[in-house]
Amino acid sequence: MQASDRTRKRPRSRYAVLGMLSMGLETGYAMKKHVEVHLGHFWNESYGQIYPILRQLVEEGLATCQVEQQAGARRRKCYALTPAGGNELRAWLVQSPEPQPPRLELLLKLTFGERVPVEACEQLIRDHRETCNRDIAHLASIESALRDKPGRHPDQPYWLMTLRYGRAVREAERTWCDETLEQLQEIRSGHQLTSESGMGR
Amino acid sequence: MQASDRTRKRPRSRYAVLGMLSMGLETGYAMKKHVEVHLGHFWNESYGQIYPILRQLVEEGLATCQVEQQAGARRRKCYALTPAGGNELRAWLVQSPEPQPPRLELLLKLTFGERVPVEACEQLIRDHRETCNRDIAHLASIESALRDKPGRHPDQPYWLMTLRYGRAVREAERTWCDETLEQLQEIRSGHQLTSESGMGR
DNA sequence: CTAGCCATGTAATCCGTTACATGATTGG
DNA sequence: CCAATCATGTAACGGATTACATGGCTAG
Repeated sequence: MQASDRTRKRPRSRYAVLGMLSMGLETGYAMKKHVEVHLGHFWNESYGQIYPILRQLVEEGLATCQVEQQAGARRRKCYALTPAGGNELRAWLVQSPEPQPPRLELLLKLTFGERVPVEACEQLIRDHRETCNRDIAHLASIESALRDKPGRHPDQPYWLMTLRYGRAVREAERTWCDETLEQLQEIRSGHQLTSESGMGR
Repeated sequence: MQASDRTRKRPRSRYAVLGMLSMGLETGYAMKKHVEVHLGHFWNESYGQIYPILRQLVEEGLATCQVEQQAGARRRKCYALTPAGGNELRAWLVQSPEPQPPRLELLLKLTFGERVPVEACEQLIRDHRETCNRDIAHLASIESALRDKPGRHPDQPYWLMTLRYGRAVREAERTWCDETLEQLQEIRSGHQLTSESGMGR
């Protein structure tokens, strides 16, 4: 009962922000950019989350904020992690995420695929295959940019792991698409044999 | 501008319900059960969604509802799809889902992995590996149960495709886990060499 | 008789996105 | 001067989960 405070589920965005503070990002704006550019393949954040969280973290003593307002500089709030904030982050990092219920719209559509022409299903799969290909190319470009960078960041090996994850999953999906397209073609042949054979309408 | 009605984004739960109506499921309760048992590997639904949606669909003429209330039977509402409902479903089925921004907590943690002992990261990965194994076994059991069933359902080939998807992705993840564990071990060796070599504290 | 399943429903709450409002600074 | 970028923030909305309330039927 009294563990409710430690056990209470906090929004994951909170820890994304703490993590970015821990890598020295100072402004909400910079964090949003960082998510878009570097974490985009497995995470997203909106200003509507970031700014309120930043304010909260300061209230809770997990971060500090000093306003930069000297002449000839943009108005900006400079945040930094406190030791307590670091502890909070690490405590979260070591907990295995509980598996979250997935919602894969593509598979939901495919489950009901019998209700539409086979060709429609084939289109769904081809589109998904294209998405996979684009993602794989995108991940590859991020990866090579990261490897070419001269002074290597201490986080680099971990970043590479996340990139490998994306590639592995996307490639598996692409293979699945190919197999599935073959199966759909078989179904199509089956339809031509059993129902009308060549009749329009 | 005037396409707003057809284009307007509707909650996906709505179509999950329409789909289940199309396969003859009659009550909200049965739908919840079906999601849990048969779609659990890629979808989830809660009563808090299902019942309000069912009411709405009737209001919109996409479903009908007749209350079964003869003596000696449980009180239940029997829903069925109308032709308009079938059209709505099919119109949705043929549209490729736009890629939804993922939020993979495991990868978020791994990105910040440098902030905790390597052993903690290894534990994260091992746990995930276990999850993959459990899922693969679970999918296999569903699949064999489905294949063994005598009278084959017209939707069966599509169900098998969704199962293959789950297996393909989970197996790819498992392979990634193995590779990642190796890399983490290398990192661990590196630490031992550069920093204190065997010193406690 | 009672535990467990069938069955329906709602209110509170949460997480998160979207859209908007505002404005300073810098580079071309 | 103007467009792009840096920068902060909030209000409204939406989708979804959680927790709760209720009750009848059935099998052991």
